[in-house]
Amino acid sequence: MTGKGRKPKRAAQRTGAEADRIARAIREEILGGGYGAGDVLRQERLAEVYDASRMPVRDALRMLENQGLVVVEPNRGAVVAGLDPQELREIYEMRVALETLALRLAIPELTNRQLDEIAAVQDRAEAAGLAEFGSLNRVFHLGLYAPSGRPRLLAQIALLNDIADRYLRVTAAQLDYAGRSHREHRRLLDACRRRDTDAALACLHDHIADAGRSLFEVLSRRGAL
Amino acid sequence: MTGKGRKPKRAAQRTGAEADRIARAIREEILGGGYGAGDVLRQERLAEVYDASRMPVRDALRMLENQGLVVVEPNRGAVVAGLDPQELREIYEMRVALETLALRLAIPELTNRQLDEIAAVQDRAEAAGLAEFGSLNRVFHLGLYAPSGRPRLLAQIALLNDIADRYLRVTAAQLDYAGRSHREHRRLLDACRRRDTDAALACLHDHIADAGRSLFEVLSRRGAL
DNA sequence: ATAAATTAAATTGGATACAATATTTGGAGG
DNA sequence: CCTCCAAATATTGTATCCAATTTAATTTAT
Repeated sequence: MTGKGRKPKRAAQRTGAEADRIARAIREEILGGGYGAGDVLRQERLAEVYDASRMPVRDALRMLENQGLVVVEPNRGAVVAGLDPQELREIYEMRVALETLALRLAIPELTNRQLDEIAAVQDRAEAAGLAEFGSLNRVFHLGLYAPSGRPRLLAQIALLNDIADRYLRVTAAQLDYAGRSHREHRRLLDACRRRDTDAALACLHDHIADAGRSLFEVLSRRGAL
Repeated sequence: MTGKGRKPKRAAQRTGAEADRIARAIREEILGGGYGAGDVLRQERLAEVYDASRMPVRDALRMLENQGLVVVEPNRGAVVAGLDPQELREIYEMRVALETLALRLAIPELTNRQLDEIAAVQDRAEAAGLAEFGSLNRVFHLGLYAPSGRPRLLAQIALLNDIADRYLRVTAAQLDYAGRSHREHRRLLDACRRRDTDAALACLHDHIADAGRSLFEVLSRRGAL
């Protein structure tokens, strides 16, 4: 008898969240730079690192694939998705199209109370450091669009924002960008308060498109990856 | 003794394609009406029906979830997504935004040769029956946008088209719609040939938005589900 | 000596059995 | 009739094994 020595793994296993937990952890590693673009993610290793079996690991990888963070090739495994300037441009083009749509639908539903809450978020964003810039920026934008009552549209926008945030982090271009972004957010809020849809849409369009262009240039100069 | 009688399953098992095969099969069932909205899809049963184990079934369900055909709730399993008029409206709003973007980017790159090929697809669409309407319609639209060179945008548009097609099938409203759709496709092609971007975008906008409105009305009258 | 072919190792894909947990269901009792 | 508890049902996770494919290493042939 070989015995095999099966270890009992973890004691408590809160079911229904394993894949989610693993996906979240890997996701943080990728966004934080722990896993770099092109790194291969091996199922066995991930299972060991995150103290789980291969099944939830595979679920997690499939989730991350759908978020565009990893690419799973049949019989070849999962690799961290590369950062391609072309894709970045595409992301920002789609953001312009979808976020202006969301804002257009949201403005008629926006209450002054909601605008005050979003303004408060913007206050915090301007006071906070760069570490929180990404997440507060996300809250600002999604808060503006939420009254549109379009869950699928909002989910897609959130996804694109997350991907864009990854590009933002690697370029570390937030420094030069934060000041202008804050000014544009203020102008956007003003237009929304006046219920000036055209001005708000134009402002949002330029806000996203300009950011995309700046990032595209930085990333193109720096070479891919 | 119980013996268990393990059956040898299938002989050939071309790995890496099981999940895809199962997802495709379930997908056809859902689109064809075999599985109705709200039906619960049990892993064990699916594994038995499609002669596979739970692992590829789970992968398949995850794929279908990302295509919006099923909803996977933690610890509750997967259910076929319902058909909600609100969601349909959202789908068409997103289609307008993304497809006009794609066409705008594609028109400068469109060659006459490509336009001829797309016109040939339209010829076949008008000659073919309603059974092929959905797929040829899809080829027409995606063919127009392909020269944009935006893979992620095209993938998203393809996804939205597939979902829209599901709504089209259940309403069976293609009959009244086919004639007008063909006329609008012709007008759209003419505008593209003239390289009249504004006219083409306006035409495409109305083409999609009107179709969405018609479908929305039919589906709203007929009640949800 | 180098290129092609073959073999070997590593890794994913899939199957099966078992354990643990969450949800649902059907009574028993108030 | 409602509430609470327990059994049944189903999902989720673990462990292990096998098959198939890819990647490398080694051998063979030119």
